[in-house]
Amino acid sequence: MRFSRDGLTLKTVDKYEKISELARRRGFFWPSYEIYGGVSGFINWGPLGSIMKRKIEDKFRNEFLHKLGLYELESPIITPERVFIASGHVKSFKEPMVECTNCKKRFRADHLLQEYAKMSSQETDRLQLNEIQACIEKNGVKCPECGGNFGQPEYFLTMFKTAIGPYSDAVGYGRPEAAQGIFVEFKRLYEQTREKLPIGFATIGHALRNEISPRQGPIRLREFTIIDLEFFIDPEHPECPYLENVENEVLRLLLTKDRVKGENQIIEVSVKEAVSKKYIMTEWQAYFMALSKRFIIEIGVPEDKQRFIEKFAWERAHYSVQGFDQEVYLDRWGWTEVSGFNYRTDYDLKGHMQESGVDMTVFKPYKIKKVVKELVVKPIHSEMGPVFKEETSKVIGLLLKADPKKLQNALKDQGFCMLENFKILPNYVSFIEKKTEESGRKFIPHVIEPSFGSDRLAYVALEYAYSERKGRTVLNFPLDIVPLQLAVLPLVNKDGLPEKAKNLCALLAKEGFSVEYDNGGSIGRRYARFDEIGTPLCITVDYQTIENETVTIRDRESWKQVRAKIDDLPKLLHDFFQNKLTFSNLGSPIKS
RNA sequence: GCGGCUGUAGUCUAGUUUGGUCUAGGACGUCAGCCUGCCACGCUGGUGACCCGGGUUCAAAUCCCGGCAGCCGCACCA
Repeated sequence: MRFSRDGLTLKTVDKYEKISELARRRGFFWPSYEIYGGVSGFINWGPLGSIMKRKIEDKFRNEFLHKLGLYELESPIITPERVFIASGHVKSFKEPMVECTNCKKRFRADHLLQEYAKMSSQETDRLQLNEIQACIEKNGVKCPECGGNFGQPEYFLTMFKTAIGPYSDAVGYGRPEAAQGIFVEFKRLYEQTREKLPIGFATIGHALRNEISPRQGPIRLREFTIIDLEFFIDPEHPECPYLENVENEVLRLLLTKDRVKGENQIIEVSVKEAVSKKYIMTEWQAYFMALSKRFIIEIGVPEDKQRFIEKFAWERAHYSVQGFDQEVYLDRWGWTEVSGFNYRTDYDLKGHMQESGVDMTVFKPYKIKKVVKELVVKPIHSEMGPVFKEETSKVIGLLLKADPKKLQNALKDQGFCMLENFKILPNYVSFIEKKTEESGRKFIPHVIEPSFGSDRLAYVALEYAYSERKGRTVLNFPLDIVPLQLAVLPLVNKDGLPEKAKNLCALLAKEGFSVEYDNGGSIGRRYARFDEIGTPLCITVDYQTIENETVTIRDRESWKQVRAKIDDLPKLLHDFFQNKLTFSNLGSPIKS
């Protein structure tokens, strides 16, 4: 707590404030373009932050791509308009807004019509701006705040628009999600990866959303790193063979059936149960949610600070038929979305198929060729000709279009059948069982999409690593996301200790560790500095090093020290960072 | 976008009410050096700021207007 400038209000210094101060000072993240006054919604990830963020992204690559044999695609940010016409974004990624001419409050026009004119969202979605205005006037919708009249409705498009090349009619947009890059290239990717299903492709890259009012630091940005994983399945075989690996993992769910009753009761169910009770529609979606829970635990968030919230239809994106947001509890903002899991069905591939005319179906051969028995109508021309004369060919056309089964039944049951005005008698037709062979089937794969906000993950990792001890800040990052692994410090700046330490530093760098040498200030000050950026181990070269080639290793978490031989360091440290050894196994304890 | 509050070195802040030794003070940090045999010790020195642009005035950190940014509320958030 501290007093604000006016001296009257007590201002709480929350974790976000402490973290942003640290992040700016030490180089994790800070607002962009500050020397020109700053622009909200844009941040930089600095020397330490960019490493940490990249390590989180690498962790995603390990957990979701390498272990499952999935692939990555890097695609452009600037996207031609037709892609977002096909994907529905040009139509849906904007909101009609109206402003009250009296009190200046702004509202979503479609929400007003749904509430006060009792229109459905399907109806309001189809309306043009002038039709919206007409509907508002016809239904006498007034400002719910002050009863005032509304001005002209206007669209706010949340995609950044640009012109591609010098011709302004070549409209392009900054992508608001990376997913479309994958859908557009699906056919080629599918072939390149040898036509397997299920298969998944991920893109880790920047996305742009022109947010109306982004005011939450790294949590809501106009330009941010998105991690989109598009996982393609055969809708007729939606089962996930790995489900048993996670079936006992407990998920904390907040379901729409409870939310609709106004209850915020989180239910804890195993993955197995969530699937069998149909809380989660598809097995793969449940599987990814379980993986993601573990992933978020491993970047430092305990499971009771996580939950999955099922989204209502009106909260979901236009392409989603079931969606869960994974939320993490943050000190300032409460439950905050870090990832989303959407069942996108064949919505996107179908859209691109229609817009581009390119076939996006996949062909799956049957194990055994399928013999399809089909009942076929064979008109008997010689019987029909004399009866229908010049209309014979028309009647034959009708017969071929009719359902053979129904026709056969009708003829059998009532002895005749009417097709338009023509009376068909049993002797006009014969029925045969035709056998055709099908070697496989064509279909559009369905998509399960886990999607993460990389910037949010990095912020979340910072917040959960943050701790204070004896008035100092310590970032207790998990070992695999630390920006700096090791520091090598001479105990004092004389008697050859700095030289010895520099050599050791070079040796460890050669071994592949990220390591820094520091001789500034007292040893205690240096330990504090490295605690503050989350460096797990400090290696100190002291007088005993000169005597017997041993060094002390000091632990960020416990502030304890052990002593180990320099020769053993590479192996010990590799094992430590791979979580094969704990700190106390690194050497013999030093009493302090 | 709207309304309220706010904007001084990397951070926290003094100064703003009442314009004038403010050449903007301090603390922490940081850098150089000394010191230092293990947890932000001490000493010397350096570094570094009035958010941006206009206006009023002999004179603006201070008063006025606009912009930008931050916080809170409303709205928005696929």
